Amino acid sequence: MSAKIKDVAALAGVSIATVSRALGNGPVSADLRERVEQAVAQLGYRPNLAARRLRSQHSQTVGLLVSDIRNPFFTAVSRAVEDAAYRAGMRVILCNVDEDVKKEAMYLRLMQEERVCGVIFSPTGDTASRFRPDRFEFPVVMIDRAGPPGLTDAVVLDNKQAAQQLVEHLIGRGYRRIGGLFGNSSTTGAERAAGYEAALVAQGLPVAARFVPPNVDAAVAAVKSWLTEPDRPDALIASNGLLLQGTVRALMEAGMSIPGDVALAGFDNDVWTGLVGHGLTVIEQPVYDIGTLAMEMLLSRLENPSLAKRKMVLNGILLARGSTAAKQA
Amino acid sequence: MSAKIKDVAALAGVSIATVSRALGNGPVSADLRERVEQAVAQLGYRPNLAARRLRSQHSQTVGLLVSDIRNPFFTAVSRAVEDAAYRAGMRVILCNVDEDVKKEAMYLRLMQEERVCGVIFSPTGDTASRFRPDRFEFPVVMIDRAGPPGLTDAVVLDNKQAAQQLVEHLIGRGYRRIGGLFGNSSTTGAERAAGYEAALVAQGLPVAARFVPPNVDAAVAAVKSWLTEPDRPDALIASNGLLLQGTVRALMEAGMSIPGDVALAGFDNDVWTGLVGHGLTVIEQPVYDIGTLAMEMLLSRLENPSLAKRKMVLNGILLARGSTAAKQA
DNA sequence: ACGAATAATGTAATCGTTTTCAATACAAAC
DNA sequence: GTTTGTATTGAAAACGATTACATTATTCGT
Repeated sequence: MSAKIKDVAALAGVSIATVSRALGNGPVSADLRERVEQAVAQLGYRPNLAARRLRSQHSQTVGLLVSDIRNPFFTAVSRAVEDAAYRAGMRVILCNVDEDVKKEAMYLRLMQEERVCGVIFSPTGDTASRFRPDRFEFPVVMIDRAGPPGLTDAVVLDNKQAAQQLVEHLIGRGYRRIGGLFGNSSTTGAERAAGYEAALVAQGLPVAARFVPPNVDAAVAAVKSWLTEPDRPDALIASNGLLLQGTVRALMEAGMSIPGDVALAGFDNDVWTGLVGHGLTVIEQPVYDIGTLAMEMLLSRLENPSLAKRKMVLNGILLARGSTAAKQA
Repeated sequence: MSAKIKDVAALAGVSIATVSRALGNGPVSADLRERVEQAVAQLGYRPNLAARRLRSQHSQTVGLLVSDIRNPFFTAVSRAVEDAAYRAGMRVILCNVDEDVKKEAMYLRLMQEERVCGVIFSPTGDTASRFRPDRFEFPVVMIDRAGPPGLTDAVVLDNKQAAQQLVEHLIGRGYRRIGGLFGNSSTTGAERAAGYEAALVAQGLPVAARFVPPNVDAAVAAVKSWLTEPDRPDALIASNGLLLQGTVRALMEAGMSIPGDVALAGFDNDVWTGLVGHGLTVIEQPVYDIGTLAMEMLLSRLENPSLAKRKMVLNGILLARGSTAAKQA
């Protein structure tokens, strides 16, 4: 068994209270502190976090629930959250919800049992709007996806504006039959679809939005069948990095050239998007900022629980690359 | 404050021991169990894990320390570990070491403080061989990278064989000046370099291995400068997915065609590797199996601590794609 | 030189569970 | 009818730390 504080106290010849103070930041004479540290080193003592948390009623831990750990967007955000948490002396429990409502509920319950001091959370499906913050002891900051304003704090992209920008870019490059592929299980997908539609309607162009589960395989299947239909699009946009991957794969397997046969644009500046063909045009999200800001928002909420709920909206930037080169008549 | 077991007991009109038993699997009459469940539901009671762990001396938790969360190899492994842990009624604490020895030490210390029952771990640098399992209370299973046999349990790829296979494939396709780019901070990089070298030496071909930090930017810089040197390679291999990304980027930015100017092959069948050019030739690792087996190995070790240490070696499979098409004379 | 203030230390209560142990009730066996 | 055994249940002792409070030693002002 590992050494306990009692053993350290005995070896150092002091009381356990003194050991506790020496390890924390209580007032201890240099002399005793020295002896305690010696004893700690000699025994390889490590405090038991369960005991510490139970007594101090403070977990120093935040939960981070991401929708899909395979999506580079979320790994980038999680690094930022982790860095920020670490700076603030907190730990992060990273949970992969896997776009599964049951896992989501399970992990939220776990967060309660862990008595985390807060949760950063990208809600699945309509949990975004149905979420009941009052049923949890801890404050929640939503990222990427958010419910109605005032529900919880949130850090999100201006999805509508970004999608609109993307479509306008395609229109400007001469494309007219622009299809949109969106995730069917997040507010993000819906908002991006709205921006897509608005841009097309403004120009009197036809709208063709399709909604699929947000993973690579679903996108491949959807795009493949789409391409066999009459009047196929001359351009496509995909509403996140995974759908974009699937779209590229489907186009390649169908022997289509980009942008010759179909132009392509999407979301998330994942590294590979610069490597495909002449590069894919994407909206780059400020991923690291999103994570950092979410953590800051959570910390300020912990300091001041009575503040009004805040929703921070960030803007993506358009990276125009070869996949949306001007259409050849 | 959230409800405690005492509150549940009071509401149900039973002792706290009975509540504890009703929630666990102790012997409780159907009558009382019903009343307890009602009270739990009514109060929204959730047990305090810190208290439970302190008393039961069992954390039901395993730690997973990955070298770099941005590497899809590790996210795939972590999903497998999580699934397996969940099936076994355990939680996973996922820690991103970020190829940083200090973070690695910090997280190992944290694992001790959390009193995890075991750790799955891809060690950084020469921690693989320097690691002292006896300094930790918990068993360790190393993945991807491993120290000398007998040190700890491990699940790894047959790296030497895989790299050898890759080089032989290139030789078979007509390439002769084959450069190798390897991670400089893992046993994996060294083993793959050894296989690379063995294959070349066997054919009397020149060896040109370079070692860089295992991230995209380092690979970009290394390859760019490499290409400006005289007698540049006609083929390259990259020892993991991130280095492969960087290599592709450097080649593209230098205006080189693949495989026309330089053929390319690497490790890890990340989704994007199928999308670049005519596809990149890679060694596919059984990522999900690696995670699952690591967890199984850990569980069996927990059941039977005295077993001899086991090292499980898996084989990758070569996916030949366009990036290594036969060399044009 | 004395009393008050201040600083360092120790004693013991406490956090919310699980679990040991004793107590009770009731049926079966003699 | 007493004894023995078998379930349930409750009372109370842990688990390993932090921290409120009491105590002692030290310093300082007068």
